[in-house]
Amino acid sequence: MKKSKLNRVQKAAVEAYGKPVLIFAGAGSGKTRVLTHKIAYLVDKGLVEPRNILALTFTNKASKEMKARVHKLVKVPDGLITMGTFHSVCAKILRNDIHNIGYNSDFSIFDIQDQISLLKIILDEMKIPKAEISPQGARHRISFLKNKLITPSAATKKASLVIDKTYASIYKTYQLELAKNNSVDFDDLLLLPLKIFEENQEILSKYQNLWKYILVDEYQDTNMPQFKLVKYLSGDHQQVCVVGDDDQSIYGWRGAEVRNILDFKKLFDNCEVFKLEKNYRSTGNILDAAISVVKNNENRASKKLSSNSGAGNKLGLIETNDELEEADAVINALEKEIKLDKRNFSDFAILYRTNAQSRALEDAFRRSGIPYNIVGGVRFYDRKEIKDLIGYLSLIINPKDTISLRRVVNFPPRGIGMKTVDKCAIKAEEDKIEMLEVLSNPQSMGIKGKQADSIANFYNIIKKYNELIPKLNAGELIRALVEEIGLKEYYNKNSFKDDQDRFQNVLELIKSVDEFISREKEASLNQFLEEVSLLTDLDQWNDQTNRVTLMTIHASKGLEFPVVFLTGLEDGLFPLYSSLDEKEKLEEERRLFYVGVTRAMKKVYLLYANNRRRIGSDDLYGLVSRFVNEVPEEKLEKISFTSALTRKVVRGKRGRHTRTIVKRTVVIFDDFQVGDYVEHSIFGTGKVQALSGRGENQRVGIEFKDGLKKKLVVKFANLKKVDKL
DNA sequence: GTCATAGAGATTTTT
DNA sequence: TCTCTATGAC
Repeated sequence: MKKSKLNRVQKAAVEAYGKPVLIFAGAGSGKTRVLTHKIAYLVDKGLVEPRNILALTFTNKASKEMKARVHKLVKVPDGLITMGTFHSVCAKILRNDIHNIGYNSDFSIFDIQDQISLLKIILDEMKIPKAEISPQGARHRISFLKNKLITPSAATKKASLVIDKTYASIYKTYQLELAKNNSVDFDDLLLLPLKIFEENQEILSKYQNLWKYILVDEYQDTNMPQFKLVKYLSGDHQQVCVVGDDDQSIYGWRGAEVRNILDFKKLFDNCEVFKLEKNYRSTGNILDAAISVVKNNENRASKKLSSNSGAGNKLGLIETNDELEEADAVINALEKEIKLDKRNFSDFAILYRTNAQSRALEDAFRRSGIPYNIVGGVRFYDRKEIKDLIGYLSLIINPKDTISLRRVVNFPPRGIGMKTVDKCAIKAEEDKIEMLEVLSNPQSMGIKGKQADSIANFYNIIKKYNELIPKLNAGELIRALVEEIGLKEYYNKNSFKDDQDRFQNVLELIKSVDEFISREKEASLNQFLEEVSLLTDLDQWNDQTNRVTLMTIHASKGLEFPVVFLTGLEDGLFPLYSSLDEKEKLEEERRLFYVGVTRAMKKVYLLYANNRRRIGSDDLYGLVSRFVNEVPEEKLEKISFTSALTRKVVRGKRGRHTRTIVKRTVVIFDDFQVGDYVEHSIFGTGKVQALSGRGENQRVGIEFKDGLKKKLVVKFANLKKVDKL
């Protein structure tokens, strides 16, 4: 292992052993390098056996990265060191030991959609009107209580207001129903292991003896259950090393407690603290700008982070009229960067506060023909067609999962409607049997004829595949199932393009099962479902392909790019409107800004729009973000931008509402001919291969000099005719 | 009782 | 733009 790569403090932090270690690691200060080197050091020096090391991260992507980097440093068989997210490691603990608390190891993991479906049923049964408590509101409250480690009975005791009592009883019922469904939600993944440890010292000792050294990345984002897990697992050996940066704590809304890192010294005796204050990522101007904003926060540990490279470029500041122009300005600046600095598409990240902002940007990228990846938004596994098929798989594995049962019992439509399902639920309640078992005997509910047949048929399918689990592999099973329930016919019934796309997604899911089987040695269907439920879009993001990346600032944490665009910098959007009047929320937004800026290595562009349309209402912002004003003026360079858009302001009847109609002026374009040579600002020169449409709508197919083929709309492509290639 | 269709409503960030 | 919900037809 090459220790020369480490600076003095990094080296000391890596070699600190024998007591709890806290590493404050500023943005870009080599946090991951220290963690991976520390693991390698422990193994190399023989201080800890690889199988006794546990390294926890927050995202699968971070853990994947850690695995790759550790394996570069030391030769250790794959999987010997436990490296994973809190949630996935906890899921593994539960698969082994959940039988101790009344579940069985085939439990389902409920995502937010499933939670809300369950809560809808509960609220219905408790006769609580939606206007009073919404399923979303109840979910939110329950998750909040769980993050604070408040049990249903504690919540009941604490409640003094009527509404709190209602929430407490919903919470109680919800938790009972989860158990009946042999299911856990995301919060339970962390809470149930704690429960097991508290009730069973032997099991706790088993894990304490297994994991003799524990490392935690992004410690500033741990919540109370996660802190407690670390505390329990490090038990008497106290061999624990946490790394984090309080300035990058951006998950307070999910229950993260910055206190965990700020108070680490108090909570772990005899702890040694290191501060990594040399930034190896960003230029001086970028780092200074980021720090001058975040230092306005009152609640932060003092530090003095400095850049290891020169001052570099100033931050570009671009004012635009609206979100369409903002998107154009991004493309414009990006094209210039590519031309002048010979950058690749993958050198750029376009960041924004909310997923909804991606639309305008995406349109602009599509028009310009620049390849891009959007990370986040609607997850692949959250799509209806995917959830439906996964619902079948969950039910087949865990027949107690009534949420999945309700989801798929009439999909594709087979004549089993809401009323019948309700009847089943009541019958199951009365006879104290599982809902699926009720379906085996429809006559017992007074259902006969065609309906009874179709219920029996559904029951037989689930039963059949449940018995097939040990006989077929996951890929064979899902294929047979798709065939059996006639998904292809269902989606092909209509010739709507939507339905065709949906079936394509189903095929995509089957492909990912195949891929999973070839990747994992012991690939059970159950494990596939577990992986799927813990996967996020970020984990699918592939930084190998040469594309511009579009994502939220939250999703960008831990990544770095040569050039970063921060868009939508308007007061009310970033910082978000709802955080303006609460100091703590505003400080979190400020940290988010800090995270966004420090993703950049060489160049940052800050963009804001004077008008921005929000869906549904025509809310207009207009004031530049206060965070931009907190950047010293000498670090900023104003870049003017003129777009190809024209506007017409339309006044409403009473002159109160104004709407702006935006049209794109047609930039000069020629009618092209097949065989013409053209030049594109990014792709270079090429030859026109095909044409379609006329005038304004003309599209051209071009083969560029490097063999790249592209279809472009002439109007937007900004093509120039040239004489030769 | 079930199914298809049109119109309403919704968006902060995510393991 | 997409998904949920209310409504009426079968």
